[in-house]
Amino acid sequence: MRRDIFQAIADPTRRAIIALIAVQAMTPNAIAENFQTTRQAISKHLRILTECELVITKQQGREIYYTLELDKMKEIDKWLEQFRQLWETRYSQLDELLTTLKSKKK
Amino acid sequence: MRRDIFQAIADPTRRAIIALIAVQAMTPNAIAENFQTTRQAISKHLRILTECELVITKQQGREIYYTLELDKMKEIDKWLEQFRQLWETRYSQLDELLTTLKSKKK
DNA sequence: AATATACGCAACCGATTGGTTTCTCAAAAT
DNA sequence: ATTTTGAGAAACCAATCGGTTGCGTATATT
Repeated sequence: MRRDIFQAIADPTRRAIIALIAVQAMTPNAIAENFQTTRQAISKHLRILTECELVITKQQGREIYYTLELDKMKEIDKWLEQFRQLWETRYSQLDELLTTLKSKKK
Repeated sequence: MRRDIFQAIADPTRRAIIALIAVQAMTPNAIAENFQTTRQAISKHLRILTECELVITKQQGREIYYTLELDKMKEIDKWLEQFRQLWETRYSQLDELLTTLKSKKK
């Protein structure tokens, strides 16, 4: 079980589920209504999302509400950070280059 | 071939490759030296990364240099945007709550 | 000209994935 | 008390994945 966030968000259905429950907590049946697959398939996706802690559950009677764990989403953001730094410095380098070119023109 | 970025970054080896070539363009052999697998395995990963345009190639003699396409990386950032908005508004709501509590204390 | 190197491609293999169907169980509704 | 409903668990299946080995080819080196 290699359950990590990157593997979890690799599936388009799971990304759609994430987007859905980001707005409000939902039950498996309610989620499944938005897709043309069985509830069991959705249930499996939810298990994967729960296992990597991207989603937390709250039982209420016989219904189980699934909520997005935003803090876990931040881990993706954290990973992106190193590249964001790169593309920002590259842009500033481009800026510098343009500035240099302009000043040379004068 | 469902080659999308999210599927591409799902594999830890591919994420490592991305991090490697983010610094500088590299050949398959040079990349493979950093892992304990065969060059062919790395080559396959590079093909996947190329197919979803996360990486571009530049032939130089018999060597092929692989470079990270930062613009494509931004697409992940773009997807995260919707959730970033959520977690920021939630924090500001928390801030508001704290401010309200403080003013009530007075 | 002959050999070595860098690389992509194809065939193959076991493990994993996403999906279905069937079953069970507990909570609600009748 | 019986039936309906919400949901996880298990068994199964085809497709895909990550890896290996072997091969072909173009560029360098000798």
